[in-house]
Amino acid sequence: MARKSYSWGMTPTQPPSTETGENWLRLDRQICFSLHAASRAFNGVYRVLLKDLGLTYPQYLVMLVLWEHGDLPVKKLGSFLRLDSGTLSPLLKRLEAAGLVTRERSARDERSVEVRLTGAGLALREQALQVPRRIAAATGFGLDEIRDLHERLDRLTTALDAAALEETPGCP
Amino acid sequence: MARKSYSWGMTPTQPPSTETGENWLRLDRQICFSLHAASRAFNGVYRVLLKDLGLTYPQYLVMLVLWEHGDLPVKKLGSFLRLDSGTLSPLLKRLEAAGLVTRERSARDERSVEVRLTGAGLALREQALQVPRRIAAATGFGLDEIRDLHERLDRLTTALDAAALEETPGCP
DNA sequence: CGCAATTCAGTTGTGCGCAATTCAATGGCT
DNA sequence: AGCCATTGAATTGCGCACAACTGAATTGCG
Repeated sequence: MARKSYSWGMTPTQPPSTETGENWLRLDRQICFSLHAASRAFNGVYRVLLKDLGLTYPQYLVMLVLWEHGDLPVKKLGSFLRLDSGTLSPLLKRLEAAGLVTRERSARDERSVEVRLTGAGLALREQALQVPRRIAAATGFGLDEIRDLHERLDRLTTALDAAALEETPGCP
Repeated sequence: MARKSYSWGMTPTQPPSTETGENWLRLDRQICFSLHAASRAFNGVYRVLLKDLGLTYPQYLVMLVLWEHGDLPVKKLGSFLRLDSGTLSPLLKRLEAAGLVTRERSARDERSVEVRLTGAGLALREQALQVPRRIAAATGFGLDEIRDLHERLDRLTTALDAAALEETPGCP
């Protein structure tokens, strides 16, 4: 009962559609939306786990890079994370306000700003060490399955980045 | 040359670490970061393709749901997309300003707001029909591979959502 | 050497996502 | 009928992502 609005289910004015049809819109929604939803779900779990560390998820990513590669200029940091200064500048300011990093203009190149871990920033790594295990547990995936998913996602990202470049109106 | 900052690569003060060790932080970064990056890459491609339609990616998702299910109250719309009114209210206002939808309080339940497609909103579907094909092409993935990825992501999302509930400090 | 193009951070503006709050309408319970 | 808990939308506040722009420092080229 209550049969509301069948806006396009099987409109008689259109043939069942060959290729560019209804089912495509459905399929499409599934791919992009799944990824979107999974990303947000991941974010939600991280939000809970990182609350103790006083970090947001993107801040956690920045700390991961710093822990792994040591002090870095903002530019390098951004290239690791695929983020630009518009995102990083305010984020790093907040990390600085939290006492986890310092920002200092490089002496050799005054354009560049060096991001350095403070003692507190380095110490925080100890607490972060148990996060990955809890995340892995939350996914319910095995290690090999995670690895497989990771490989697919990276391939997807590479393909999408390449396509975005080609698709851009003014592209070289 | 220029061997900078090896903050924790193999610090001699720590044993090679058994389980809760360095490699975990690396692995972890790969899972979550891959997903994060893939999501943003997808977003970038959609941004380009949807510019012609005058839609952002989340707005496109809303339109997809409306095209598929017809007019809906905000609440239902949100349950399809896993979004709350805090996100949807301003988004729908923008869609309304663009002339694609109308918002009207329900007569039967004054708390509820019904979102309806306008003629322009319905007409936009014709232009949207070619988006999925171009997206699928951009991924470089085959249909079955897409389907497989979709299944994994949905499973992941379900697991993460469940874990987030359990993990929450005050959980029933 | 000196001027122009490039590089790097930062700022501004827009939009999404989510938590927390507010407010009105509704429904259940006595 | 009257009261209270619940529901639905909206608003506020914060943080992230990205485009566009600013401004300073550096590089390169004639």
